[in-house]
Amino acid sequence: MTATIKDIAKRLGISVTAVSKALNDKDDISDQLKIRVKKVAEELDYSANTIAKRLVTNKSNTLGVFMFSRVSQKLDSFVFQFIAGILEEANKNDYDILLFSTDSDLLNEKSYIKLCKERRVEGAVLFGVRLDDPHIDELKSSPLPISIIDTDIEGKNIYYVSTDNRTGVNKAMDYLWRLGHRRIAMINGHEKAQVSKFRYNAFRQYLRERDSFESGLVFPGDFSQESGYYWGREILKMEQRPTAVFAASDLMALGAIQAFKEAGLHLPHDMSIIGFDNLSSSEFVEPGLTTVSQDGIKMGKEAAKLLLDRIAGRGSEQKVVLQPELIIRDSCQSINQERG
Amino acid sequence: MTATIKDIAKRLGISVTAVSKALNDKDDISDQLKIRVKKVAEELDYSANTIAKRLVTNKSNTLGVFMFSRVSQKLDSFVFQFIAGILEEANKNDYDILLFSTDSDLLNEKSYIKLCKERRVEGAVLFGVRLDDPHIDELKSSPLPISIIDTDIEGKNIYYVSTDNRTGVNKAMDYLWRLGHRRIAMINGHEKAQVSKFRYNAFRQYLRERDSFESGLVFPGDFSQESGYYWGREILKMEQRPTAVFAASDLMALGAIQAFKEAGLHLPHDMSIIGFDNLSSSEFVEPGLTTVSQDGIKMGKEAAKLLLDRIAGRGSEQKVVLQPELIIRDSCQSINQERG
DNA sequence: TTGTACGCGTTATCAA
DNA sequence: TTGATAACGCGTACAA
Repeated sequence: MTATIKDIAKRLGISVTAVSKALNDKDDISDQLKIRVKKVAEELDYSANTIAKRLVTNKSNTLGVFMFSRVSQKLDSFVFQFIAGILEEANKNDYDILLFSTDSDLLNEKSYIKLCKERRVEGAVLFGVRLDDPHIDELKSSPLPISIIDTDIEGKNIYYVSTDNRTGVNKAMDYLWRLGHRRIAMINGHEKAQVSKFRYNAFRQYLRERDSFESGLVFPGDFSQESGYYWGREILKMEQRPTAVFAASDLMALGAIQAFKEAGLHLPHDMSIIGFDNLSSSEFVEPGLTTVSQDGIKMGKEAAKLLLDRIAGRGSEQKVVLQPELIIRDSCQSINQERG
Repeated sequence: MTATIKDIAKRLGISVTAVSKALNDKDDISDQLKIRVKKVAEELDYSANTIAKRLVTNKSNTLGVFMFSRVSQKLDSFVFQFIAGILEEANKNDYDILLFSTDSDLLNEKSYIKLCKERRVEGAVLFGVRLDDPHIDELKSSPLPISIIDTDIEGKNIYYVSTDNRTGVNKAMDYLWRLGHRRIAMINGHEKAQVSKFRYNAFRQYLRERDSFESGLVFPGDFSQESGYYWGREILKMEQRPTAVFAASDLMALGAIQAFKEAGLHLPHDMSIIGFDNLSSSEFVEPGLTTVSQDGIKMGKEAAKLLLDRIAGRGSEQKVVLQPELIIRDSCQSINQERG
């Protein structure tokens, strides 16, 4: 259909080798020939066949990215920031991004690795990996470099990018603690997410060190708005309510706020609440949600960078942990303060 | 590195042809051989080389998707719903998705078309195309089937998916009109977006038919929260304020709400406001934002479907226009109503 | 500086 | 039912 280097060669009466070299600006070919070749290429509307190129060079220049549908349900979720970051970094380095979702039937039969291998992808980025994922063992021994966001798995070729969850939790807790809160509840993410464990451990340790940990104040959410709403209502039923709630995701914080408002609570006077993620919705909810902010785009970039460095043989870290920031808005109040 | 059909052939002492046929379950090969071949393939950890396959079959099984960085700035924007929809539809049909961003330097030299051609992509989905995009003429005459979301460009191989903007605007306006609003302002998106024109035209026509159009009440925003905020403040300065504001995006509505609240207005009593998109933030802002909802995932799916049908030679529509829905929350009030 | 010859891994054609 | 051979479009030793 479209012109090949053969066509160009024929047209000029030269060899395909010369054409190939000219097109790739090799230095063992005359500038004159280069010009002539490029001119004809233009005339013929020649377009290099990446597929052939990749076959012969045995290099796909491609990174795979897996997007889990269950995590994309709530669409203003973080995943898209990851993708934007990965994409930017990859394209900048002349790499293609092959995007896969895992709700298609594909992944039921084929593992990520298999999908990647068949396409000769040079590296892959995963996120939303659950601790009970059946492919984890396969990942650990992957010959392919893989960046996993937010799940720290040991493996020779496994790279890890995350936010420092402990620091994030500590910042949130310090803030609440200084405001005078002692009975602080936690609505955690689901237990199949490693970050849930990290955040819970940090939460518990923080309060234990201050003799204030109560296991009865920890509730098993699942990151979703609905679970935040549910546990918000449950908290309202308690005889001895906590004075503050730390939610392991903004979505849950938002759900809890909804429950509290419905019940007629005045926020933040009647309840302080703090989230995790800094979704854009946190800015609009009333009161503005104080939250631990993660830089999703940066995380995506780092995940790609780790892979790209490794592929290029540049030495690089195996783990990158970014520092979170506490975004203070209006959802928390000093415990003895009058209603504003 | 990894095993090829040659290795399998050698191991079994048969031809590569037989191996290829066996692996692809062709019916001119014995079941016995198939079993033996597959067993060895497993042993050798064989993985088909998609690249070679694509070269010889001259079929890439790939769709390109272009994500414009300028639109991804606000990350809970719509684009991601598009992507999720496209991805699901494509993967379901055994197609790969190649994702490109346009903030890399890539697109400065190379057009979408060129990028697509080189990779032998079979079709592409674009969104965020501006009316002044320098590549539009190239698009019109594209030999490659292209689905464009929200920008209707004529071309033999151009497909179009959008939401019925006129109906959306009419639904919003009907709602405001029935609430008694007559002086209705519009904060529009930027003029390089075709939907801005469509929404403006519908808005103007609606009011003209009722002898209520005032060009002085139309403000040129750019879809962003900031521009909504800016025009919200400007509206406050007016001697004769409108009683309602129709914003061409939720982000702008959210920005305007922010401005109104800062000025001490009580919403919706002092000002009714209605948006467009139904971002998740609209649910959390107070008062809940009444808005025209678009189904981004469906739009993405349709865009992919159009391409896939065309590629497969199945006859299909060239344009798909989805119906929007009015999501009524609490940001609008009857004009003479007491404060609730 | 240019060209010849081969190979990348696979499918397809045709003959055995 | 199986196999030999060519071909897809390109890059690269190596020779000229």
